[in-house]
Amino acid sequence: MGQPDTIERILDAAGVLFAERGYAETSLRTITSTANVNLAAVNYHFGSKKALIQAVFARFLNPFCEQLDRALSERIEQKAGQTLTVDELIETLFSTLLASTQSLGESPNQFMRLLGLAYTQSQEHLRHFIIAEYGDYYSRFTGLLREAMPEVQPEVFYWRLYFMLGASVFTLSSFDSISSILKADFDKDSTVDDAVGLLVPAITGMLNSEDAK
Amino acid sequence: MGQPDTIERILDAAGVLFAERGYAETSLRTITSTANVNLAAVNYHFGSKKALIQAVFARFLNPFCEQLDRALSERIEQKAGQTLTVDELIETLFSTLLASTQSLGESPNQFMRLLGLAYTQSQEHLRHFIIAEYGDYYSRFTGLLREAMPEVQPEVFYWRLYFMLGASVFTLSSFDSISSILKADFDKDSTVDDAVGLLVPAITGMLNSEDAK
DNA sequence: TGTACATCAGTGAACGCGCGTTCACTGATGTAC
DNA sequence: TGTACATCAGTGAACGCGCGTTCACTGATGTAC
Repeated sequence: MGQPDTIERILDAAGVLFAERGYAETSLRTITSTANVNLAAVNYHFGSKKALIQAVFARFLNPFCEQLDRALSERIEQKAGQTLTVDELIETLFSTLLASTQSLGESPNQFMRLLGLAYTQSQEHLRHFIIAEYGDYYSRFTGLLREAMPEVQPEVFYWRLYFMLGASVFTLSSFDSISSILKADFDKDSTVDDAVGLLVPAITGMLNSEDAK
Repeated sequence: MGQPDTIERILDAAGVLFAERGYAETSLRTITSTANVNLAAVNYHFGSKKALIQAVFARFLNPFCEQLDRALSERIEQKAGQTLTVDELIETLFSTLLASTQSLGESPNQFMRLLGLAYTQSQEHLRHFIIAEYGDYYSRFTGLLREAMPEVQPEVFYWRLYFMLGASVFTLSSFDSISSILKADFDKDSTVDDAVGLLVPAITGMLNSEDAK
């Protein structure tokens, strides 16, 4: 191929196609023909399909985690000593998500779909890769969130973390379907920013809700 | 095969295996050898793999939807005229989920995994099947929930429905992983009932949370 | 400046494999007359 | 009661197909002497 950047073109095509159909359901033939690249190029540059999946992930997660880390540090510096509130943490998390995907020229729902698929499809290698590479960033955020809500019981806190993760990943990864239903029922056009704008207060409300019984 | 109920044995094996690995990742050969049944039996009894997937779903969703319908009617009768509250509706939904899966001898997380996979894997036929067969039950529940929170803006209501769906499906379908993390970190054993017990107030809190800005 | 060699991106064709589905067939049971 | 036929659950083997991966190869560029 005469065009530049075979590797980038493969990653672009793979990101879109994996998010659309899932990892197992997307063949290397589909990826390479979309990218206008030879079939053997994936194995040449990445080594295997699994390694390609991880590379697609790294391209999203690296900038996101770094930006989140910086944003958290800045916020902490601003408050000089005081711990961050739940609202501030959730706000920071989602505005970083929007900003980092925007700066990549991608949509947050593509990123969220990939993340959701990593959990639901049987991609053990991918979950291990994510935990190994990005576990520290995850721990930092959840540690700060824990400090912001120390009155909550440990197990309650843990489960609510997953309720939050589920609500975010599921809704943003299904953004296209949900927004087209909204369009049909109310003739309302909605952007990912709108959805995130509704998600942030809902999650904060969920995290802070009274533990019944 | 001499053993009775080839059809039931296929459905049992398929339910477990689909929930474990996903639809595309589970081959008919794996299903039929687990069920101790001839490979051709699936196509003989169900017609195709797609039809088998739908049959697995119907076996869960039919009793669940019927029980939910009855439970809602009973509650309404008890209150004679008064509309049901958000708490009551969410309570009814999840206690029906626990009861209906228990009476099938299955766990709610298997059911939730199947449901989650229906959304995340590219199973258009399955989503169409679910909407066509169970759309009325879904509409009844969401209609009652809407009546219980009329002060909330229509789009806000719609998005929060999906936040609820996401939190439930994601957490319950990942129940095994989450509870094993809890076991490792806090040496706490937890049951699905515990998780649902924490989910109900969290969702109620989320639905009722103030809409910031 | 010229030549020999190494490196490396990229290629075309083929590899074996597991997949869902099909098909001709068997054997037991039920039904009609 | 006996015979002919229909029905139906189940089977074993094969079908074509698309998959990820491999391999020998090309051709351009860089490097050493």
